[in-house]
Amino acid sequence: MIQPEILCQSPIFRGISPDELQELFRQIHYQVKSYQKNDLITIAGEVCDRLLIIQEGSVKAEMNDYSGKTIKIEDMSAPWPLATAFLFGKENRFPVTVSATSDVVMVSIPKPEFVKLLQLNSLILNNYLNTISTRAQFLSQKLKFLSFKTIRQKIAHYLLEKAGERLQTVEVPQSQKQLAEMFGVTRPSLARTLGEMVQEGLIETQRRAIKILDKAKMNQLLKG
Amino acid sequence: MIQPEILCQSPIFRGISPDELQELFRQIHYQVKSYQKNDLITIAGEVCDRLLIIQEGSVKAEMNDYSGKTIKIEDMSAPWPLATAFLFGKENRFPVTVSATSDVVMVSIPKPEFVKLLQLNSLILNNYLNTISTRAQFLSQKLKFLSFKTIRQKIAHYLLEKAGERLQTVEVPQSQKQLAEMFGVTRPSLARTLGEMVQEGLIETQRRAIKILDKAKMNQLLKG
DNA sequence: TTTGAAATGTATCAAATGTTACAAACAGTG
DNA sequence: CACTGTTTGTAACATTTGATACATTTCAAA
Repeated sequence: MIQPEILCQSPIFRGISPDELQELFRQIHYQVKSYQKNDLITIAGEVCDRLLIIQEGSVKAEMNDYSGKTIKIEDMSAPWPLATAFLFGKENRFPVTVSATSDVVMVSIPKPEFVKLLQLNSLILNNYLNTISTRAQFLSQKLKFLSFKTIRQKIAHYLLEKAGERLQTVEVPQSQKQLAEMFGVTRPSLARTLGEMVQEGLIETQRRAIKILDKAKMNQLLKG
Repeated sequence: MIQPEILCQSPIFRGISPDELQELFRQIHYQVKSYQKNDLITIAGEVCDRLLIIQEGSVKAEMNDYSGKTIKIEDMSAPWPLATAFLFGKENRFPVTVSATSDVVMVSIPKPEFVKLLQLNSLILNNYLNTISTRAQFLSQKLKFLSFKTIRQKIAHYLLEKAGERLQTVEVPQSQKQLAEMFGVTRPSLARTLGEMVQEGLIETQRRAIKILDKAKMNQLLKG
């Protein structure tokens, strides 16, 4: 049995009232499945032809590398939808193996039924489009970030992005260690490069605050 | 005036007959705008509240860096849709400035009208969902690829991906130069690393064919 | 076959970054 | 205050890659 009060908090059904959701679900076919802890929910490579939403409990996603070993990717819990980017698109297979990390109840909506749902209710349609679009935007941003090769460029991009048009002083909310991880570099390398940039008069650092002294030169770095 | 024969070749209207498309467009509001060469079509930062489809001619997308200089991003021509990932999602602004590189006719469909279209016709809905999902998958793949740091890892990942479970010999359809570009490294560096891997007995190369000799060690490389 | 352009293999050197290690500065706690 | 763990600055050295140059091979057109 579905629980509309929970499902309507899912990003896909956000804004729908529980009653309305109940009514919508009456118009489509779907399944509610229970899993016990450690049960497999999807297997990597399996065709993804239905939308899965966690109604209760939590799951983990793991990926198999080429030798068959598993690497943990992500944890998710109710009321989150699974693999929204793989229901449509060219590659219709789950990229990950999902298994229950607690007792779990999943709502499973076959793709054609979900399409029906999208056409019945424009809010759901908008929500779903927003979900995958936001994901695409997020990935695009991340990709742009990785496209900067040198550490200097990454720092410059990060600071200019944060600073925007106006401010010159940027509050860095992360430790150097976290920042380095985000940049995909080691902590000492980041510190060294920051140090060099200070010496060259590009920036000033004070603990968590970084002041941009020469915006023009910083921009220059990103051209390369 | 829209030209259904052209528009139905757009990824969004693929599979729709020209007549059907004509009929669908009768049910919504839209605009057809003409631009002359070098006219601005969208400006980076502008709110993206309508779907734009090139009906005639070609455009270029440019991005402003922080200092205001422009960098060319992409060329597109009829019948391609613009910025499909930015019509929905959190960030509803064009990331790029688009200008005409020839005389151009654009079809402009306001977002609410496009949503109507999606609800009227499930093929269009599927097409659009496929478009953005495929894009998300593409970005995701690319990101995964970039997550491998060393050239050895990139080669290993590429080869194991291509080889799958079965084959040991991989046909490389690209030249070293193209491959290097795809990996984001220089051509001599790629050749050097390939050479090293041959010497270590990991692979054998014969022109465009690469034979994987030691899958276990290749996998090892990806663990890091 | 000859020829020339493109693709490939290889070498050398410089630059960027990783690795490791350690010291100094800071923040919280008893 | 003294103590302790975390964050930050810095150094020495190793590794990886980029840049550049040039020789060799391949392949297709004349």
